[in-house]
Amino acid sequence: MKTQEFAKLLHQSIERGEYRETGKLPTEDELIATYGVTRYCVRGAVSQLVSLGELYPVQGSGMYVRESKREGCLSVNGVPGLTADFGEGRLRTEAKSIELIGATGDLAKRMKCAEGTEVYQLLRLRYVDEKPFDLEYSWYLKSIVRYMNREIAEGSIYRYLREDVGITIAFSDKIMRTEKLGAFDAELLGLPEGDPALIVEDDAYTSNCQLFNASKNLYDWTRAKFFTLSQIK
Amino acid sequence: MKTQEFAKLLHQSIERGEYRETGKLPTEDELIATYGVTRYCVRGAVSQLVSLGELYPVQGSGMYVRESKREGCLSVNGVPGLTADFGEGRLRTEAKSIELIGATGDLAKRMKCAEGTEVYQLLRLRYVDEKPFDLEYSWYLKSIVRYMNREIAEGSIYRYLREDVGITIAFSDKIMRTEKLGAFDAELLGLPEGDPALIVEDDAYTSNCQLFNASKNLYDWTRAKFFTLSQIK
DNA sequence: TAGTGGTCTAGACCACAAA
DNA sequence: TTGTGGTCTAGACCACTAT
Repeated sequence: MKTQEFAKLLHQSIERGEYRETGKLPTEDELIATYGVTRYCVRGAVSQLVSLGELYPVQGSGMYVRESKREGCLSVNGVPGLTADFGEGRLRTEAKSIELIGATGDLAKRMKCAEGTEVYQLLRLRYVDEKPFDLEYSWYLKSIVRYMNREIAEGSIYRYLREDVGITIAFSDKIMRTEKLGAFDAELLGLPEGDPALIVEDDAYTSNCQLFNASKNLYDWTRAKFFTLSQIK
Repeated sequence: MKTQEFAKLLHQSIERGEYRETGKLPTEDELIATYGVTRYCVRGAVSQLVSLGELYPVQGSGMYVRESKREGCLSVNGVPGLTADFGEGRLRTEAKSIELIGATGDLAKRMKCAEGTEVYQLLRLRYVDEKPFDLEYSWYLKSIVRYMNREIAEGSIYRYLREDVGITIAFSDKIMRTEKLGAFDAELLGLPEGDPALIVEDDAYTSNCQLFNASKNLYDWTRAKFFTLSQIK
């Protein structure tokens, strides 16, 4: 875990403003000497911070600290869930409904399971600063999630899964698009019917690549924006 | 360049369906032996395909080929520009205006240049299958781009930059959000005023990290959707 | 020409999955 | 227990930047 630790260390140093004067990190060789790590470790850590948009390396010149435009944006990549973006202080979740259903048709197909497989179906309304921010339709495979109730659904489901069930999400596919809000969804979000909704459809996989969670999120278009960095090789 | 070459080779093998029977790649050691490459090379290539969503490695088990839901989606990461997503066959670009202006106020700030710096300002309407798909407001630093005319603007600007000017884009920041279409933009896109627009604001950087291109794209919300994969470490 | 990041080698050992 | 991917070492050499 040296690489992860070192990535964290670098990240914290950057956040503390340690390199603000020069705008660049020490050289690879200096980092190797200072922290007693190997080149492999430095490169792994740096490439993580690069993909988070915190650093950009210029061959022959140095590794520069970036000030990106992430403030106020949700991150498309990285750790999923609003909790990661806002923390629990500004966030409140209302579970509108929790049902255990049998997957059929499109849902079974999307979740890659047999018809009739037990699935928890949730409808949650998430508030940021006490204003509706995101309406989430979501489905969880019971065989993986085991159990679901209001208390869990109104907390951070991913934290529950990680800490109590022992599942970690490894990656997720996302599709982003726009729809017009229907009457029901608009009412819940406190927006006029026909207003835009920023839609994110998310399929989440465990580390052995089993899909365990699908969701459709409708974000308040006046407040939600997403940041992502694309690197070209 | 061994890693890049090997990534390309693997990508093509996957696309040809070479591993369809088992659904998984040969083991690392087999790849090393078969292609005479090193573990370093294999791992580099694999991690590229993983971040494109083509593969997922499971420790202790193997590297599995994924069938993802990218079809019909634009890619958020990877090579920018509609040309990469649709090819030139289905795509047509109409340059509505090309002006050389002096950057002021917000534009100068966004492009991190002095007030009055020369900037090409473009308005382009891009058609896919002869229907308006994307209205693009974009700005290019003249000091980097050198020259711009209708012919270039109606082709692939990035290809012009790469092949004729010798600039390659290294990465770009993107912000995705939604707005309601104003009358002018709606008219050009052939949509009703007040309809949603899927907005992507893009800041593109050269490999020495100079911002050279900013743009605001308004996509036809009925047709555009974006795919991205998020990996959690 | 010196400094710096990028690529690569040839291994060793660890952690997890499947049998 | 064996096979597999993950992490790591300790270097060498290359490509690009800045002077």
